[in-house]
Amino acid sequence: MAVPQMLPPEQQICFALYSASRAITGRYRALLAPLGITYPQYLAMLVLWETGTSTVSQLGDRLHLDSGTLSPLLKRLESLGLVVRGRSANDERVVEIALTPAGDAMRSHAPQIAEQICASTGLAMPELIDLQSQIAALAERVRALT
Amino acid sequence: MAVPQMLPPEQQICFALYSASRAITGRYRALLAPLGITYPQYLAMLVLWETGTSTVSQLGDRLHLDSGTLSPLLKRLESLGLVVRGRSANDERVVEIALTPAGDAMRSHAPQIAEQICASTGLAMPELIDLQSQIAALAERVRALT
DNA sequence: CACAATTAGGTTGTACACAATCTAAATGTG
DNA sequence: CACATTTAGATTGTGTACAACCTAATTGTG
Repeated sequence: MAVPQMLPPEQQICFALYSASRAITGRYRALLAPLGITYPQYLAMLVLWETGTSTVSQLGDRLHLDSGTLSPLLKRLESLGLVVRGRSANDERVVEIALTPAGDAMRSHAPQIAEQICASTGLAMPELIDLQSQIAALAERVRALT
Repeated sequence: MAVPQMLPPEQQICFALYSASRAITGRYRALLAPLGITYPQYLAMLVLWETGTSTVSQLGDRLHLDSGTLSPLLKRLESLGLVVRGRSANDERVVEIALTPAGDAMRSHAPQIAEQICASTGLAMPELIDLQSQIAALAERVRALT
């Protein structure tokens, strides 16, 4: 039972996603507290650790977030001294985000955080990979509808 | 690949959950707009449609939300005329939430909403049920750690 | 019964999310 | 080149989430 009629929230997949997402974010809260950043901020850092630099809209494409969310978030990362923001020389509309040395240095904490999160799911690697791809595919299908 | 080292967000299960949850909530936004309520408000209504009446903390236990989230949310449902709030006679600390006739009547929209959401996942019932239970179990294990 | 401890909700402050709107800077067309 | 259109970000307003704190009501213990 996970469908039509009227099911209690506990048996609906949307509530499972909503509630699992909040539970994991809570886990990150504890792990990221020493770094002084939040989970969405950490996601932005993950992209920057991979790309070195990124525009606001490239970040938005990766994380599926709009400027209304990213602008203030990136300002906070800037005030923490982890990134710098600057208008592109080619196109004054574009804002480039780049890592500071402090932001780059924070990268070294990532592996242990990922490891702890994986451990807290209680799943072994193969199951984790399988579940990740099923959920990512679902998200992709739902997003495709808009 | 869905784990330690430093993976891009797209390959991490936490980002899949976070992003799938937001995608589905966006879907609900469109479906619930005619009713004038949000997805978290709809979750509270689902519980009330099942139980008829509930205290704030019972609702919190079901949805894993605290009073800091529920108090303003329930006030909005009250100002929409969907529920009424009142202190319990037995224990003045307890606030009972009950459906109004309008709130009860809204129940009839639930089945089609659930059906549309299920359809938008692109999954058939068996897969949906299977995925739901895997994600719910994961959330339970993560919550058990606190 | 007195009183410390607990419990139920509410409030405050911070940080997302996202719709809607705004501004400035490109871009495209005649 | 002039000008309507598009595009990139920022801003505003509403609604979650959640930590931290507050108050009032109840409970447990001596």
